[in-house]
Amino acid sequence: MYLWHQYYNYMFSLSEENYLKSIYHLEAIHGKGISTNSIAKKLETKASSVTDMIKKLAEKEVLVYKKYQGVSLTILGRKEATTIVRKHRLWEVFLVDKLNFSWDEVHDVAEQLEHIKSPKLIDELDVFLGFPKMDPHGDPIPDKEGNFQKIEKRLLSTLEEHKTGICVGVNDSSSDFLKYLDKNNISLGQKIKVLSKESFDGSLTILIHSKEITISKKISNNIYIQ
Amino acid sequence: MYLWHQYYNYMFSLSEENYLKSIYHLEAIHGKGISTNSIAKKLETKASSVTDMIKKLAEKEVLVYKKYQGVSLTILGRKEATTIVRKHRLWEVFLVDKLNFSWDEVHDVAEQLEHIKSPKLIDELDVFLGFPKMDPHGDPIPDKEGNFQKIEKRLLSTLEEHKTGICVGVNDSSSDFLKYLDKNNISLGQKIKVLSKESFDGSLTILIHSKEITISKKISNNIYIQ
DNA sequence: AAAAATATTTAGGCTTATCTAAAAAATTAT
DNA sequence: ATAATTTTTTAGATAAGCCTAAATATTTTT
Repeated sequence: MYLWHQYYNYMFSLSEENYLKSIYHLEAIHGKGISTNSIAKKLETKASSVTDMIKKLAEKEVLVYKKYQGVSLTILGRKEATTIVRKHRLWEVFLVDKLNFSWDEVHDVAEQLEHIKSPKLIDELDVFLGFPKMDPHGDPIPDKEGNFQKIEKRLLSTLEEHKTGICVGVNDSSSDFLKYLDKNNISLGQKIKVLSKESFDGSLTILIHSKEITISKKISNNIYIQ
Repeated sequence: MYLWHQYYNYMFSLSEENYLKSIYHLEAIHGKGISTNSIAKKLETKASSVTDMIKKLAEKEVLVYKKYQGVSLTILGRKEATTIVRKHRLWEVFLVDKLNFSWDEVHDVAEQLEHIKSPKLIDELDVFLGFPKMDPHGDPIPDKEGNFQKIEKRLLSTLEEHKTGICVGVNDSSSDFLKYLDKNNISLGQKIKVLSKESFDGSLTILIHSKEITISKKISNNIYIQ
């Protein structure tokens, strides 16, 4: 039986929620007017499937859609997406703080947990965890009202030679990337100094934990510093 | 060993898991050979849908099915079902012990949480909760290997006049029933004495918390005592 | 501005899990 | 043992969410 009979305000399927979340994340980067193709790429699906789904979501008034012109979330859609993000990040904190998960293990499980429908569950979890402001990857956790602090941060790849920054987040939460960081002792709160920058390929030689290592542009493009 | 075998429990859909769980619970009451109709009733679906699904589950070798003869879980099917029950009950303990849920609020949320797929999650949750043996309704929680202690218990409705028992479980975890129990101060561990039994309708007058109350047969049929 | 390339939508199908209605088998009653 | 009833299965339909292939619209290149 359908759950939204009980929780009228939670009337989205798992698939619809994933679309909303993806569009939300894309809007955070590219602003309004998200293309069909970019959504398809993000969700690893086909553009035709995206067209089908955005028509449905437009009817539910969580986004605005005009043929060939991309989509934008409405206030309602953004609220819904923010709730999903809130759930995802709170569950990640739970897994790391309470269940001994490492930061590279939480993403896939949180992808499932974020779809659990119970307003009480998520708000009590927030209380239980002590109202955390950040998830294990340094991303902000929206509060009950959907507000969160946007922290100052820039990509490590934009830091000038001889300057120092503190790692405050990552741009990729995949297990592979995070394991790479672990292997190289790069973690949140860590001081990183750029010793030199290779102009040909953008690779950086950095000082971390009093050790020199060289990282590719792809890596430095996925590390946020402050 | 093949990879899929290690994660064999990953290959069931939410719907398949619900069928397995229902058949498991029905077998606990009625033994092997569960009828199509009883499964349909339990899952609030149609017999024809059940026939379709049990054919599919038989192909996956989690149950044995012969036309017109009902179904029985295989070892594999029982193991899978036990895992789902383990997850359901551990999540219920989590909700009550850590998130301030009352015992009448946990069932629906646990119905969702039990389908989250992550072996590490459930075993770490077990550790975090201190390896609980019982859920908030007095039902035993299977351990990692699927073993659990079957506790001695009988229905309150079978207790003779003037005898006393201790409430150790309930046979219905619906919010309505549990709220009724709360209202009448009936909870796990509570001493209950049967003062008199009405032979016409089976209703009982019981002494609980030094107070006399009368409960219907339907109620006493859903309370387990020891 | 026309041609080429790219992006998006439409049309038609597939799969899963459900349903209703009808047929078939099993059980119960007479 | 036959008729009536109940249970179960089959047949065919539906909806969600995805797919491929083809058509159409938009953008870029020349």
